[in-house]
Amino acid sequence: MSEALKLENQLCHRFYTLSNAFTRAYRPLLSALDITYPQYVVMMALWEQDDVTIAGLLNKTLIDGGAMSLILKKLEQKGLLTVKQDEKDKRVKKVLLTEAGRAAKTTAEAVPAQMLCKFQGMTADEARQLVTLIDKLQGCFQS
Amino acid sequence: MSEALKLENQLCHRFYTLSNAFTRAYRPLLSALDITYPQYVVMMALWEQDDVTIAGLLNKTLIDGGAMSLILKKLEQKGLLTVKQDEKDKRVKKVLLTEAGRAAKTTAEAVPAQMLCKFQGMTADEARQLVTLIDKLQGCFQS
DNA sequence: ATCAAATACTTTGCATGCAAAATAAATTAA
DNA sequence: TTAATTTATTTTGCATGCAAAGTATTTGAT
Repeated sequence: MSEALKLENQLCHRFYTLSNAFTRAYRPLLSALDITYPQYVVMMALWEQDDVTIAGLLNKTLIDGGAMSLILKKLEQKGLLTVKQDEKDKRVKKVLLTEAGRAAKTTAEAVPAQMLCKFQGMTADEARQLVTLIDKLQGCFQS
Repeated sequence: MSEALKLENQLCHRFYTLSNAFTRAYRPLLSALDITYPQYVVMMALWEQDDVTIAGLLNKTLIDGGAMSLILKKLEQKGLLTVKQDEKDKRVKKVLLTEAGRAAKTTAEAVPAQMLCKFQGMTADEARQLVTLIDKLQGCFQS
């Protein structure tokens, strides 16, 4: 049969599989924070830069807009952030970390190291190469 | 701030982002077949090997079991496959392509080439390296 | 100044993904 | 043989992801 349709030849399926594997792998590591992986992504973005617009968060995280609305509500319910309307432009909302949200960062500091433990099979150099190649692939989608 | 929690340093976020990008990119290419990306994955598996158990499909595609139940129902509704109970072991179900399901493969043959068009930015060698590194990473999750 | 077009978000409907519980049937143990 | 366990698949409840429609505001053009 033609090779082009074989599942094992699909780059897409590798990304599909690994993306899901990451989500599953993060779950136990994030249970202490009581957040999901996409929620963790939003928190990482906010720990880097607070007081940003929702559009800014969408740009940085590349999370779906509809999903972001729900995620922000969940994180607000959990008391990790607040959302306030912008004074000048009432269409805009700004997202701010609460004290608990900032404090959660300390707990989160342990997460990356725990995840890295799983990757003993790869050298740091291989990981760098992988990142470089993925970023190149990413570039293909923007153009 | 510490680098470990920066979003741009997360391998997971690259997989998350690219996996979603693939799904979006496939949608227009799959519209002729009127199936979603996960459904396409199941069809690719079946075009390789027909008359397999659901467990076999789960192993090959790594799709979630609960999702697979729904996907198979959808594909059955679309007339692309049928599901029959095994004679010997009534717990087991076998999935079979219909005539339409086999015929759909011809339409699908055009899909991989169309997707590859988007990756002109990468050389074939870079793509091979990427696959090798991803498979190495994949190995980290199994152990 | 007023109406159309653009912006920033939210909501909706559908399709998964995940974990855990539920079913049904076959196998094993006592 | 009967009960406990394992296996194959489905169902359930929750959390996104995607596309498209809907809202509220603001900006722009006439």
